[in-house]
Amino acid sequence: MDETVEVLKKLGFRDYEARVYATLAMKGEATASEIHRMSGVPRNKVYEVLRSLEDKGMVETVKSSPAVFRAIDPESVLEEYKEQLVSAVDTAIRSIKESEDFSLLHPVWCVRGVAGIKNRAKAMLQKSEEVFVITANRAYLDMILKIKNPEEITVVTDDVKKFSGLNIKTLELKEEFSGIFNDAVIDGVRYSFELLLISGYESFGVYRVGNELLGVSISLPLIILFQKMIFLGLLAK
Amino acid sequence: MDETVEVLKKLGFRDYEARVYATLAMKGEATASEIHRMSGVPRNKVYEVLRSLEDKGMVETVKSSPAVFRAIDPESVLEEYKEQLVSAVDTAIRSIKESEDFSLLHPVWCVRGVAGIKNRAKAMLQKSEEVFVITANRAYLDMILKIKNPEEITVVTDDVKKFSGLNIKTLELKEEFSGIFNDAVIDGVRYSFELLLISGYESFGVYRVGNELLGVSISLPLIILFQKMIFLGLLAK
DNA sequence: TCCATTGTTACTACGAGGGTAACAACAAAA
DNA sequence: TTTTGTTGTTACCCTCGTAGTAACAATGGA
Repeated sequence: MDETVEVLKKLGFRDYEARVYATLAMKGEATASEIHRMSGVPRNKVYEVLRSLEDKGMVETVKSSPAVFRAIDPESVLEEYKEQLVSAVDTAIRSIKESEDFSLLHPVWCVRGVAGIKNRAKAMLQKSEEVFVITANRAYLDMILKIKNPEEITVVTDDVKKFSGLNIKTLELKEEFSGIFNDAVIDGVRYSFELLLISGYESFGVYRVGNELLGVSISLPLIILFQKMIFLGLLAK
Repeated sequence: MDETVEVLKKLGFRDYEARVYATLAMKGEATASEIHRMSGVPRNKVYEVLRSLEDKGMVETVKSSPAVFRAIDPESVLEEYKEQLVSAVDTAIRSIKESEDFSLLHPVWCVRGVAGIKNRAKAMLQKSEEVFVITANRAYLDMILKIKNPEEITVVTDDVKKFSGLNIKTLELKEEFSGIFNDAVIDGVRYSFELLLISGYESFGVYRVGNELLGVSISLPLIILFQKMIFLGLLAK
């Protein structure tokens, strides 16, 4: 019940609407008072909410005394609702694409917060072929593997044992460079290196600054140089 | 542009959010002032909205002077958003089904408004086999044909010529009964018959009362009787 | 130096949604 | 018949999020 309400709210239902509709959909049919008791929505508000749900085509009524209400086939109504949302998204994507007007594209970008970093990384991984992953943290690799095939990945890390059994190319850093994974504290703020993705001309690094995650994307020929550096300098046999 | 904004709002974006995001997605990247000029959102609000979009993982920044903003791959972000909505709907349907507890089912139900009538009719048509359609209006039949096959439909009407060329069984009402399609005015309110669906034990009628559409669903053995009546009395050879 | 732009903060106005109280209409029970 | 409880409706308050406006320090180029 509570879960249903939460999900409905995610779909744009108001609190009262979600509670009334969930109750009605589960019980099949009910009077206003029953809905009030089961959902906790104030009794007088129930009528108001039911009218609104009726306008949206989700509830039908029998005008008796007391009036009885019923959710119109929840499955088909919600499916229809889903279709509308899907087509809305598709319309949005299409109309954005139509009027796209990319001018100069800045080669350096910062992304704040987890959500943005995930999106950014996903977008980069999807359009890239081969990718280098530099990290000391296995968790990041597991996320990457949801998007890319193992054979497209090369992992560079401090200890290859962490990534064994994955059928992935792994390279180990020389000892003198493995310190890049250690925390640094500057002016009381803790900085740590989390992850670096490199593909083609693009790199995307994730760092922890204090309590926040920061993503930095750099698209420059420089990247190729960095790749070479990795091979020439940082790696142990 | 305007269309994009409208669609985004349907997906839960606020007005300012939609306008800023649409602008940014179309232009690729822009400064706050450019966004302000193109979207009409107050310049100082642009910063606020951009931060909110950043938190949602849809915008990235380069901290220069002036700062430049960019929409993170709109297609993949919106696709992801769509997936979330779809899975939310599926969860809702599942958890409603799990806790369904249908008790006595009332045999008479009223549905107000176009949306509800559509949903109701759709639900009925989907679970029915053969169906009788009584109407004088071709438009309703076209909608029904989106859901049901022609061979499952029998149309009863005042003038079979309206429904020619559709490969559907048609029956014509005797002249003395064809008046049921005419408007009636009672106490200044206009009543008219629009559509009647009959299948098995269930009937669903649509009427116009004043300016509103009213749907009435009746699930009673009586319905079979009505069907017989149609055959015995109302029809012309 | 001056002036335009940038980024920030504070504040007002408004409406939607949540929440409470009260009341007439009605129906069943005493 | 009166009483009592329920039903459906109306009116109101409060809060919060969003739209919209004003003002100001910081920045940076001319």
